[in-house]
Amino acid sequence: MNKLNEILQKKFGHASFRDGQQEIIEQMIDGKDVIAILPTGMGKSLLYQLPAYLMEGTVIIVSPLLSLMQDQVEQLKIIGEKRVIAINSFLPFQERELAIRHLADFKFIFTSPEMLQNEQFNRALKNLSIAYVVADEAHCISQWGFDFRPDYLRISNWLHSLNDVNVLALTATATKDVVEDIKNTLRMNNPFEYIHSLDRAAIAYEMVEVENQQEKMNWILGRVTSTEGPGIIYTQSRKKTEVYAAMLREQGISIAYYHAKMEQSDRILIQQQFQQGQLDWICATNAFGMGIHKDNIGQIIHDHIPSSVAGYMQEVGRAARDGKQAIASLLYTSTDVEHTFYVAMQDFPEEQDIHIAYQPEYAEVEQAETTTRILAYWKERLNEQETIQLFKQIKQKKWQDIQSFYSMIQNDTCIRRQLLHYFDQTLLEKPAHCCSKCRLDVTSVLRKRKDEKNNQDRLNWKNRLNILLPS
DNA sequence: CGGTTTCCTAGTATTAGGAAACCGGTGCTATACT
Repeated sequence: MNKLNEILQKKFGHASFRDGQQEIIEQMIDGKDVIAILPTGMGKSLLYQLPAYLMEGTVIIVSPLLSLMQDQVEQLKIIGEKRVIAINSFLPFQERELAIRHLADFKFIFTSPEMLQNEQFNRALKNLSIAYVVADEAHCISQWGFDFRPDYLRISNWLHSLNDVNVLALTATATKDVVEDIKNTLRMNNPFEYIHSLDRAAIAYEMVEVENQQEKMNWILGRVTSTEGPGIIYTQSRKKTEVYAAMLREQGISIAYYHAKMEQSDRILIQQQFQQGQLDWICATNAFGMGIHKDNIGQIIHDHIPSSVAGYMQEVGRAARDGKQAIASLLYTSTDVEHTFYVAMQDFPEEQDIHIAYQPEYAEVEQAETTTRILAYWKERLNEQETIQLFKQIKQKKWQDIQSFYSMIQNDTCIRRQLLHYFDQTLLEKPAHCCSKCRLDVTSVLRKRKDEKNNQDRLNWKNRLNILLPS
């Protein structure tokens, strides 16, 4: 038995590798940069965890969310790894100081892109032997770096200051453009690319045009009260998550709402309840979903045009991880495109904001916090005209992203085929239940889903009874 | 930009109709204050 398989079995308790895992790990051990695009639930964490045990030094994992870091720290502790820590604002100040003074004691350090800019932390990192750096959910670099969280772009200089250690980028969805952004920002040198098919054959796509907002509400009411969960309803405003949830709760549905303006502790609680099956439905903004562990999600409902095909893929990709029949439904009206664009643009720096940012008395001007931070980043790198040009381009691209989703649902081509095409992938085999462009029989999809779920429930009960009453 | 809600007015019945106001996603960290 080779070394990799031995560690896989002894340390991680798996009999064999899944698609691509061994290849990727071997490349990393050989000292190559790797970019791996594979669906959630395909064993991404193993890719950065396993090679750590065959290499000298510490692994630094850059992660977008505090909750994700917490979660992954716990996962490692479960398999008996004690040399693991998340260095972020959640860690009490004195503990952080202590940890930074003893970085070499850790095998895995999780942190945020923002924290990488912390001087004290950086000084300590420069004296640390680093095995490799991992960018988890690497599409965030492209999705957030330019106009939301500039520290994602600062990773570039940070890596340079570490003499360009090896990098592993992990994500579930990335278009060619996003891959380019990732490679550039992470200064990847001729990386090994592993790209798994993004198609989930078990998801049927249903696109429904309606007349107005009221119809969306009625549709959701009808669907959720007459079919099986668990499911996620994605909407575009925080208020609406609460309104829908209240409406469905009144009908006896087990549902909670979720959005970014909630207390962090409530968010964690709701996510856990959903994962453990105590809640059937979540009604959420796009704040919900990253890092969720649940393989039996059967329905994803959108009540709007999403702001990009990539974003939509991430959201529907949370369904059918168990391979059982699922359905993704999207409700839209002809005016949704403008609305989505407006929502995407509301904190976006306009020409006037940029102009102001370049004035000497800028310090006294009040701007949205995000705008100030973003412009501070670009001000260090570009002149006024260049920044204005850049943001025109970004705005243009955001408009195109929304448009490409809208044109996808308006033409006659298969949705599944188009979704994959957007990621430069081709559809190999079309499932029986495909999409509304392929004569989708929604009733039989829902029936199949119900049957599969009932079978599963029966099985679960049987297993439980067997444990309680061994024969 | 578009929808929904609130407000105003006319003019007397309590309400119709239209204008105006309001509202709309994503997260980190540092710091001050409870």
